[in-house]
Amino acid sequence: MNKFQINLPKTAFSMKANLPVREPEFLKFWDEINLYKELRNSRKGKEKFVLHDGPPYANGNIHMGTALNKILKDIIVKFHQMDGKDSVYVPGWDCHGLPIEWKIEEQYKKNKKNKNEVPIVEFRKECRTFAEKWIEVHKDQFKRLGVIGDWENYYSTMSYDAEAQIVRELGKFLKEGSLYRGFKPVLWSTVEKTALADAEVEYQDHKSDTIYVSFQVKKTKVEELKDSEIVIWTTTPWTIPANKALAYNEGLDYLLIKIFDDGDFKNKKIVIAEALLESVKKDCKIESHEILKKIKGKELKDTVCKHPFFDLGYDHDIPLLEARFVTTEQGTGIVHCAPSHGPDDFNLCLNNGIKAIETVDGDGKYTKNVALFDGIHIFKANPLIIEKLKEQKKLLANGELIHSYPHSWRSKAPLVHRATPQWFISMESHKLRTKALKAIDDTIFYPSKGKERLKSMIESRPDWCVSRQRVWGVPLPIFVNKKDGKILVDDEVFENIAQIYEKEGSDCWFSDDPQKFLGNKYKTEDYDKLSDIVEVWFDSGSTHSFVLEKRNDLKWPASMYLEGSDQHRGWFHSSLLQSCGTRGKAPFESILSHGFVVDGKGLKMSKSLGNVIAPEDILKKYGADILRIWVASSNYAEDLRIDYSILDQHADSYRKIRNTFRYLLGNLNDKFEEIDLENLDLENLPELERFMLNRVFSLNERFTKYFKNYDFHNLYKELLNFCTVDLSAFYFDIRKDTLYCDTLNSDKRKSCIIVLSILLNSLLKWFAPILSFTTEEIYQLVSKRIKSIHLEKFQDYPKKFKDKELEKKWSALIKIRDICNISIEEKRAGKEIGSSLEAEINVQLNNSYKKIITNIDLAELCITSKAQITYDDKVDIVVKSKKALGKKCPVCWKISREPCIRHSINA
RNA sequence: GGGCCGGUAGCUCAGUUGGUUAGAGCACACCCUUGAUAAGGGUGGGGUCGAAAGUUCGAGUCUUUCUCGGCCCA
Repeated sequence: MNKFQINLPKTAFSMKANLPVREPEFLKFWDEINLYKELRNSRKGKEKFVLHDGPPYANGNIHMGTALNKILKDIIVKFHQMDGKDSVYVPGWDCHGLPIEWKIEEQYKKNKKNKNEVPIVEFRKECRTFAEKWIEVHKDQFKRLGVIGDWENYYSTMSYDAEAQIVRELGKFLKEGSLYRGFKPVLWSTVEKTALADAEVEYQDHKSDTIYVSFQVKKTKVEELKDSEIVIWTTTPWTIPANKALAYNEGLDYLLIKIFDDGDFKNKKIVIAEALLESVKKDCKIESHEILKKIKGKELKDTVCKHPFFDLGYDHDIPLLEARFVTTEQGTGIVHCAPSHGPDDFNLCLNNGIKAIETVDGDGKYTKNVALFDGIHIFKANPLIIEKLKEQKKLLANGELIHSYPHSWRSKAPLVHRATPQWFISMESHKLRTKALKAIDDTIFYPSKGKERLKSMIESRPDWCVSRQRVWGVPLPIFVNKKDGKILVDDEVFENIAQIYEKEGSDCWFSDDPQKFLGNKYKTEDYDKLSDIVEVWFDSGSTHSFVLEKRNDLKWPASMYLEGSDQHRGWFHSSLLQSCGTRGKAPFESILSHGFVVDGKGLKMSKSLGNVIAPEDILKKYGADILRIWVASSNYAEDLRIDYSILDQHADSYRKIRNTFRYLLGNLNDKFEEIDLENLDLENLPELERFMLNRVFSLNERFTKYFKNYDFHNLYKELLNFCTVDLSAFYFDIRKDTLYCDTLNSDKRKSCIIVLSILLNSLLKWFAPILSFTTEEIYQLVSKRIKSIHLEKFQDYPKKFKDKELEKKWSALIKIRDICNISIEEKRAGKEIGSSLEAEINVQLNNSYKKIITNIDLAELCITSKAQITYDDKVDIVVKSKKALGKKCPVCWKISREPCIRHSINA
């Protein structure tokens, strides 16, 4: 046709990503080059960024929440690595605890094996094997997400090292004296005969007996209250024998009323909260009464009552105590307190010098401490108590109530609060609370609202109960002297135990001669060895001690802890307390918390709703990079919505990004050369190229700002918008003419190629932490510089790229271009023209634009064949378009009356 | 039930100390292109800012109540 050759894009980078198939190939590649080791070597001696992994529980397949958590961690770790730091990530697992015990017990049940006949050590070995199995499963699932870490040298809370260090950590609390033994109501299952952790409790509807009980006033400062009765309401009649106090709220108003109805309370005076008068009247069928007096809550101070069973031997004083937790939601506005059977009761009584005692044994039977009812099971006691109350004329009314009540998540049996001997870490004795609050102040929270959340929890939490009557965990290293009941506190013993565990694990605590742990200094026969284990939050709260401190590749404190927002009460919380107790400081410099994964409508994912999406489904359908985009583009400060339509949308964005790369690669013919930005001569570049470099520079500034704030959804949006708005619809579209139709040695084309190279390099690095697989695919195609994109560093852009004047000028030019497009669109809609190259534009501009337009080719900018500019101060910008006249150049498709300047044979 | 957090176009998100007609990208519709082609370009429609009341000359933004959702606790 003619001698002019057109330079069409050519690349091996396919448009179709096929991520589900291709991604595993890169996993293999990273494995082959030992990417993790390379990463470490590449940043030897550099400042460390340590994101300390919160250990997931080694049980069951991962879900969306876990995937979100790991991807977010990986994105952050990769950002810091590319920022030049030695960004180390050591994954870990939480292994001890009840859920695994249950799994093993379930297997026993299936095989008709009795747990009690299996030696503890054997049972524990099975738990260990179970956890090991799931660690391996998790590992593969996490790796598949593109998460890079030290998978070979992961940590676990059941490793011998960990178990040994946990003993040492407990030893510190023992030595300090902040670990003490007390009686305390804990949630207890009389079926499983064990205390339950909060996480092991589920709330279900339960039918309870309700009673209105009167307590006769024994002593009071209010004259009218003498010989009156204070009335309480409770849903646990069986706790009445354990009653030690009554609680009122000084902010409430109370009424003294006289009852005239026939019955046990005829002509008696009772006290209830004013706000609850109507409901009490209704429940107790009070038809005839008189209000004698209104009493301020404050006036109830120093009132003392008699127990309803006073005449039957319950002759202790029942003081009225002020408590904020008393409300007018239900009942009478006075609350019955049994310190052995409720946490609020316990704390209130404790503050007033009333101790909890053991009133109910592990089976649920009253102990000898309970007169009249000794040996009776509490679940059978309600009718007896009610009968006795009637007998004593202390029962106003009784009924039934269906309400939300704690149950064991395994046996589904209702739970009770029961005072049991437990081991506690005091929040006050050694100022743990104060230290922890100070440590929170020294920590940076992302988002900042996390700070208040953690703070308010620490402010109000009770002492930390660290003992559990279970099997699968680290044994509490405690010996109690048989004679004086004193706890054995001796560093040598703790260290001895720790060293034994380091060699053989903690199983031996249950099987071997206690003398082995006591050493030569003490005699077995003088001591009782505890068989409690440490609650698992202490395990995971101690990870900083056996991971961060023990490994040379890490640092203490960690740069960041990152978990779901529920961990304010979990791992953030326990780590903070553990570390403040043993080291006086938090084990983290910053905390990032993310919301929960919910469905497209914002509802919690649940099997019954059928809205559960598993990571595996997404990986199969879309691939990990799409999931990673979902993570990066979502605002983790709130809950994160996901469904297939949302993923489809991100898959579309991915395609846009992928095609942006494809355009770059195609025009570079997969030949990438690193441009020396410092020595790049900007003066010789066309203005459009300089404008684009300016854009790159300012985008990078925003990119850095967003990254430093872990503001990924805005960062991703910027990058995506850059691809669509600045590149695809603007720069790429305009420069197609130059790239395709100019000769290979044209200066303009060469300039464009330089900018394309810079763009490719920039985009690869900007996107690498998010699109870990796709950027590697491209990197392997074009660069042989180093082994992996993830070993690269973010680009520094020279200040000279920044050009405010140019930015201002081209913003105005883009405004003109937009108006040109509207004008062209009119002609297109009128079927006068098709492509913009068929148009000729006539642009009327205010003289004020003269300065910016002089050296600008508006036809090139608007991709038309011709542009004419006139000036008129009566207008701002007015554009008229018409069909361009002349012949279409077969090469560049521009229409002109004259032969094409570039592509006529004579040119 | 209590505490905390949140509700801005179909979707993901912006929206400064209250101040013009509430923005962006995607999706959608229509058109163009067929030399980024299971791509690309252009134009356009779309929001009683969860609801109501209040403060104010003026409220997406401040206050209260309600509602829906999430987390934690009971």
